Amino acid sequence: MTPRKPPKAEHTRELILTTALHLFVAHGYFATSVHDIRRAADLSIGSIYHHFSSKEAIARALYDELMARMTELVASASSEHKSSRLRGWSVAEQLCQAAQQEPEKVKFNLHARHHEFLPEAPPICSSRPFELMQEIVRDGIASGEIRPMDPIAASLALFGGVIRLIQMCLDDVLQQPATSYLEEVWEASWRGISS
Amino acid sequence: MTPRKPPKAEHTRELILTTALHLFVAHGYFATSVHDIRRAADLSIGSIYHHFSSKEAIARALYDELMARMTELVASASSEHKSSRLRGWSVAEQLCQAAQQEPEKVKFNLHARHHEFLPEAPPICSSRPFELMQEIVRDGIASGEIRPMDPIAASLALFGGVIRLIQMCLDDVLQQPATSYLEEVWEASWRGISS
DNA sequence: GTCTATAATTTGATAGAC
DNA sequence: GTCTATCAAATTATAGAC
Repeated sequence: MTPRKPPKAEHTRELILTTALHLFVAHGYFATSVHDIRRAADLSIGSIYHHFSSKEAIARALYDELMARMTELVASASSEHKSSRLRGWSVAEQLCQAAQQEPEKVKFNLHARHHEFLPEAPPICSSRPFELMQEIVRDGIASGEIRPMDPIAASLALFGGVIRLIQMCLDDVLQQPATSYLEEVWEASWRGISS
Repeated sequence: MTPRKPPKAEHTRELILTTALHLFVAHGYFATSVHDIRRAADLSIGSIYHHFSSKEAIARALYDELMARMTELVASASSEHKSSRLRGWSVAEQLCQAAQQEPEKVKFNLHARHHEFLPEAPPICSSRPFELMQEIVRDGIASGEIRPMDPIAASLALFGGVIRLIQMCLDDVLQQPATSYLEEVWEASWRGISS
């Protein structure tokens, strides 16, 4: 029976998160003060602290939301197919598209050194999305689709290039959009570990 | 005719750099205050500001020194051989060893978001070491050792897994030391792009 | 829920004795 | 070259009116 929050409040909350994400990604968490967020969002300090108990709480809300989003993206891409090859490709494709369409959100997930400002955050490599990638590779080895080898080594060889591609895309050091390199990187990576 | 600096002063300078590196890597640049460095190095504020004009200058000295070191490492490894395969392997091996033997120095190079505190620093992907890796791949394509493909895609596929391996090693999320995965990752990556 | 005013710390950096 | 004492500015966060 909890009534919906009034739209205004929800809007303010979203505005704070969007603005903070923008500034955190552009200048980093520590170089962004609460007053910077206040100014950019055209709000008051009081309003911000009404919605979030601290600057760290803003970062934590972003972290939780964006990590959940990325986890779901990877999980749903992976579950669309049965073979490891197609599952892996689907994950690579979705991540690459996300990096192009919502670069700031992916940047916050992939680039930020979360543990520097969120002590409880695990290193990104041990987060769910990366566990899922390892699972795909493990299944592929078990089914014989991927040659017998250390699953960690196989996972690095298969997804390492794609992740580097996304990182470079997010750093704006590529001439072409990331998707235009993706197929070639993926094919080479897959060739390297397939039976 | 410039006389050598007295050893005491040189020692203090090194002490500041070593301590700062340790703290920067452990807690990040912004979470480390000059007073933290002072305390950990058992020096005075005055002594630190005698050797460096600002906190940023300490970070810049570290950046310049460590990036030069990494550049030399990659360049010398690359120049030891003629074939792209051996040059690439040598680079991968040296980087991996460095990550295990001097993790803090490599962490500062690879993990830190330099442009957040050193405005003039270029993104890591466009630094010399990464340019050299691309050069190795380009030469390999030209000589026919590597199949004809986009050199950027080839470079990502070849070194992406190794770099991810080093990143994971630095995050302490591997059971085994990095070198024990290296050969398998490298062989798979090379197989993917070799003619 | 949103605002302004302000408190309490911490920060990077300087001055000047020794 | 190293030290202590200190400053000015910025930061996170709170109080209390509306």
